[in-house]
Amino acid sequence: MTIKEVCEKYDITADTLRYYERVGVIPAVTRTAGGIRDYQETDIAWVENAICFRDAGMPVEMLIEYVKLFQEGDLTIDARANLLKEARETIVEAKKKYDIALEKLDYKIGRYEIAQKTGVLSWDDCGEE
Amino acid sequence: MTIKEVCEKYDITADTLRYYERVGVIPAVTRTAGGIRDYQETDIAWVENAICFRDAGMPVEMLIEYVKLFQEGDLTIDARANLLKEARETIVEAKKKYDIALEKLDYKIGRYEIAQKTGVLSWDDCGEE
DNA sequence: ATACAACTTGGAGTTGACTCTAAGTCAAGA
DNA sequence: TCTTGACTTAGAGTCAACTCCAAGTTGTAT
Repeated sequence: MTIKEVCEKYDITADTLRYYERVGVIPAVTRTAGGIRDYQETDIAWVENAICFRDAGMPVEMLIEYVKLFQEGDLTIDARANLLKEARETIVEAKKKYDIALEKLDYKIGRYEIAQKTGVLSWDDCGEE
Repeated sequence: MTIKEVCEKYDITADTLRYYERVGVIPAVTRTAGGIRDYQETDIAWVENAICFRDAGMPVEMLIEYVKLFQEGDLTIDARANLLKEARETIVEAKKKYDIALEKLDYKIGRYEIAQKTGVLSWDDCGEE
């Protein structure tokens, strides 16, 4: 699979894919004899993981660390497991913050909808509006 | 309330609070005769909202837009309501991505736990490990 | 009254994560 | 073979969101 096909499949730029490889967010991608990237299933699985974890707010630095440990082999199993658990906690915490914001938003949106229906345009909302 | 007290209350730096005010993420804060910030309940409510929505990944630009509309008065009620609904959708979408990442993580963590218990250190995981 | 810490401002610098540029190489069609 | 477009690299540039700095002011404790 060419870099272009991978871009299109995951809606990501070629520059980003090259960047991920360069800094180590994914391991070195398979190349043709001429040196052109030819993504195999494994390469694509790494790309998919990288995108998934970046979308969940994991820093590039953490993905690089995971790949580094992975490449060091079986002795890093514990370190990798810990990294994943840490990542899990980070995401769970972030999700909680998203829920708090959603609650606030739903409250505000409710207020606005009443205002729009009744034509009453002022109210008190956390002492702010 | 001084800027220091607000920092401590919300675990945020004074620089960030000043930055938020400068760029318009929050409206101008109440000042003492000498020009020193003296946060009132309303100011604090705005700070709290700003932190909450930033924590949920809303861009500073969107918060600035909301404050701008708010200051323009009642004619912007519809625009503000739309902004909030758009924000809501963005957060709901982001949360979905977090859930996908969590699923992947839980799967991997499960694999690692089995590996650690059984001592079997290699396996196939999405063709990657 | 005099230190001295905490505040003020405008503006420059940093960080993370890309994104773009220049100069060159590879590969498929005429 | 030649052109044309997609690929390659190293390295510079951009953007959002802070974060820091210098120079000056305020306010409290001796």
